[in-house]
Amino acid sequence: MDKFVTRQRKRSAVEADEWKTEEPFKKYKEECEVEEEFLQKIEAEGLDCDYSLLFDKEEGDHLFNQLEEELEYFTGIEGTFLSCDKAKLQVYGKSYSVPRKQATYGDEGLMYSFSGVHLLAKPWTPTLEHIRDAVTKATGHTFNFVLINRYNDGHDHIGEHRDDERELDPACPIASVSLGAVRDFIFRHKDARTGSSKLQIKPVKLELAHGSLLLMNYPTNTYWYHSLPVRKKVKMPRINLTFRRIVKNRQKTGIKLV
DNA sequence: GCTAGAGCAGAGGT
DNA sequence: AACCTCTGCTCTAG
Repeated sequence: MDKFVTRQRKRSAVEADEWKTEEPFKKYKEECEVEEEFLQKIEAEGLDCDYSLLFDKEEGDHLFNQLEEELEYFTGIEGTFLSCDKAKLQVYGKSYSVPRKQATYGDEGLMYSFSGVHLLAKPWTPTLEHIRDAVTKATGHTFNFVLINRYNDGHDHIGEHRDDERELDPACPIASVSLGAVRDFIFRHKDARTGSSKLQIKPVKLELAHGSLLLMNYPTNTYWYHSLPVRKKVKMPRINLTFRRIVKNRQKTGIKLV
C-alpha cells in the first residue's frame, strides 16, 4: 500500500510522463542524497568497510565531466584494437564483449592482471591525481594505482569476483570512488556461494551514490566477493575508480600488454 | 482490491 | 568472468 500507490496518487499526469524518461533517476538521486549519512561503518563476519560522501554534487559533476574528457579506455586485448568500443574476453571458450569499459592509470611500470590479460598503467592525469589526493587526505592511505570501470547504463555490470590479492598490499584498503548514476553493489561471503552453507551468511547490499567513497578494509577482500548487478531502470553512466597499492615484486610476469 | 501478463532479478549450468 | 535458461517476484493495466 505501499509506497508506490501513495506516490502514484501524489503525482500529476505530467509528472507521470516524465517518470518514464529521465525523471526517475534525478528524483531517486535526490532522495538518496538527502538520506545519505556522512560516515557509515559496514560490518559483517570478516567484512569491514567504511562508506562516506567524499565529493558534493557540484564537485562530483565537475570531476565526472573532466574524466569523460580525459580518460582513455581499453578497447581490445593482445594489442588488437577492435572496431567495437568494448574489449573482448574469452569465457568458457566463447568470446564476449566486456559489459563495461576499463582503464588503468598509476605509477610508471605498474600492471594489473585479470583473466589472463595484463593491463599496463597509463600515467596519472591531473583529475585522477586530484581524486587520488582527496582519497589519501580522507583515509591516510597512499595509492600507486587506479582501476577505472565505466558503466554506460544499467545494462553494463560486473560479475561476482574478488580483487587479486597476490599483487595487492594487504595493509592498504581498496578505495572505491563512484561518480554518476547510483548503482546497487552487493557483497557475498565466499562460503555463501555454494550448497549447504548458502543460507547462513546473507549478502550485504549497498547503494553507491554520486561522489561516494567506499573503503574496503582488510580482510574484506579475502572472504567476500563483490559485484555490480544489472539494473535495467538505470539510464545514466557511472564511473568507478578503485585505488589500490600494488606491491611491485608480487606482480605476475606480463606476457601480453595492452 | 484482485488477477493475469510482462518484465526484471537471482541462481545454476556451461 | 561472460551468456543463457529457468524460476519466482514485482509491477501495473484492466
